[in-house]
Amino acid sequence: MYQNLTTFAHSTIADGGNSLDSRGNAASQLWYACRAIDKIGSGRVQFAIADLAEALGVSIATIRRYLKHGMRLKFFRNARIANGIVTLFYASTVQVCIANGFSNLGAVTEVAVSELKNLKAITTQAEVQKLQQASFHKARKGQKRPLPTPDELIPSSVKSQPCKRSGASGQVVQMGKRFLFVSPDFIPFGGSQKTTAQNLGRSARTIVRRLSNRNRSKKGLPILERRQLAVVCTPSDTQRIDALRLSGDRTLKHVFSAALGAIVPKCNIYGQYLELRGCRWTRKRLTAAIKKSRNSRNQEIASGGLIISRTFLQSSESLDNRLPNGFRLPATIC
DNA sequence: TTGGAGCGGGGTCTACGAAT
DNA sequence: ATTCGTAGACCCCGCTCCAA
Repeated sequence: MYQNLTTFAHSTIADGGNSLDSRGNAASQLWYACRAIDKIGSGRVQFAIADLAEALGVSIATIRRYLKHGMRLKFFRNARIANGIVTLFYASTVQVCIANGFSNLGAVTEVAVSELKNLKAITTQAEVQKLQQASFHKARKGQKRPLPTPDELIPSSVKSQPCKRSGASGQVVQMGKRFLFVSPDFIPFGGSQKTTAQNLGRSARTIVRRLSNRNRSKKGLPILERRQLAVVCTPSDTQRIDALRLSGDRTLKHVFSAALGAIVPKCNIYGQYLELRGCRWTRKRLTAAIKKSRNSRNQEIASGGLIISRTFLQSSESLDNRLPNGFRLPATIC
């Protein structure tokens, strides 16, 4: 019933990083499902709990748990269940980010309700693509000649013959099983798994697992075409590197290839499969909300709230005994 | 609602690939 | 040894499901 409905998923919210525990990660699936069902974006959805459980491929009890955790993490403002029908008021993207301490949306891509069970794998892929795209644009900036695009370098249909666009900066020298050897004038770009891990608050190993084609196959996700960029050094650079190596210098980042000379390994280049969304308006609203939140916190500190809370923290006395009647500490300090 | 079994995700460690 | 992505092994923790 709901399987084909789609919504925009954000890598930071879908994953949660250090801000959300795994329960929050699971609850975000229900939140995204609600956003998909509520096509007009009213903030209120009504659905049969059994139908949504079927769409997400989980039990009814699990949906109830998602609701409970979602309420705790402020994904939802209000929920009513009567005769198996749920009426749910869900929070906006900006509210969810503010409540859970997300300062940005990360990569945004469209996801169907039936794919929400693979939310983390999909948004991780989107995050890598976003980094690669950003790196590509940075590398292209200021170049007189165009750079070969990721799709031209990693064509999914013709694996052994990457495009060598005439007039492009740098060219593909050789396509290996793992490496994509490129000429010295090629401007390397790409998103590393390490940076992806940092952005999502996960370990690099976790990101590797999520991008692993073996794991993706198990989940029924399409295979990711990829190659690791390897920039071939010029003959003079190769000679210099060889000389340094002979002198015992071990600081150089290079490997050697008999046929191609010295090689500097770079990031992976991935085929572009997901369509990334800008969501400029939401990003703008989030930035404004964060700014507003910071200003109000500064005002609270300036008005003495912080001094009182410090006094309280340094003392074993009850707060009730130390504060005037009816006085409440600001929520941001509590 | 609770307890138990099964499963999967995540972290850490380690080895491998590519070539010499 | 060199780089960095990949992947297996192991362990721990928590989620999910089912039965009571």
